[in-house]
Amino acid sequence: MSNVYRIGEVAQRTGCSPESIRHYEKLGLLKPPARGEQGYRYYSDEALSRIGFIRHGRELGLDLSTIQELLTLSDQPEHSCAIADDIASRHLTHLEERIRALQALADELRQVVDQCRGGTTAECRIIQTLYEHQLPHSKPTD
Amino acid sequence: MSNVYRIGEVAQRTGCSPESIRHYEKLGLLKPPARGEQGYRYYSDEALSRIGFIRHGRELGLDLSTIQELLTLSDQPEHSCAIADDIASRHLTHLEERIRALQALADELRQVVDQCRGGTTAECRIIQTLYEHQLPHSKPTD
DNA sequence: GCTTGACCCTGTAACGGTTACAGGGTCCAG
DNA sequence: CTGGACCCTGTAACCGTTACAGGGTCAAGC
Repeated sequence: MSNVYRIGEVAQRTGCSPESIRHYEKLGLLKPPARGEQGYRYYSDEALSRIGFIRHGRELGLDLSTIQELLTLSDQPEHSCAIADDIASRHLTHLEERIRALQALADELRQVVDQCRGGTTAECRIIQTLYEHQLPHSKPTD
Repeated sequence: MSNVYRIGEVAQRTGCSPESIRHYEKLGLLKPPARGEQGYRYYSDEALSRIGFIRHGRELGLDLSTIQELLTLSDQPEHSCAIADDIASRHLTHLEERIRALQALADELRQVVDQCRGGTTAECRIIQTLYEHQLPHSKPTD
């Protein structure tokens, strides 16, 4: 109980690189941890779970400022969770839109690839398509 | 015929910003265009379609170095289009993987959002999940 | 003792692609 | 002859992560 970890061990346990952890601290997602005499950062179990929180948020595709918001909310346990719900729902909608967009691209690309029958680049449907085809205006993705 | 455009008009016609066009030139995707006495860039119809090519590639989610490859290929009309086919197929696979990953995230998130029944953040399933839940190790996306 | 290697520190720059500046020149219409 | 639209260059920001450089600290093994 009341364990203490150096940044490397935290990195191993959370799957966050030490660089990322220091980065989160600089951005204010983590409060500056205790320091040993040599200046080493020492983390508590609590800090560890906070870093886990950030990591899971990133895995879900949330950006750091959104995660920051969620952390602030979770620091106010009596606060309504409506905002968290809203953030998650919005992100879900965003994901679904993104999936649809990528699906459209993949379909597009599948068609083009299917039309390619080998031969020279001059005859290549893939390259011709890039020159000719006007896609409905979408933002570049990926 | 043999039209000539300044960068702003090219931007309008291709949907690329002037900054991007200059950027592509700096990266070597476009060869330096003719210049007027004042130093203005003047583009031909050919350059215009090349920029369109880049734009469509970006819309399909290709990165600039891949587009560079494809442009080089298209400059060699007698060359086999097998490489172009390969690039497109690979990208398609990549897209499909990405879609699957995002689908998994969306499903995950949908579950969590569905479990949220309002109340305080202390009870909030969304926040709890971020603290507790170990997602199978995926790379952060988006 | 003294070296080796693993770990930590700070600060800075790169990645990719785009956007937004600053500080300047050119051109046409009113 | 002045205002505004356009162009030029170069630099920095955005986002999150990674990779440096240049240094300090500590333990194990000789």
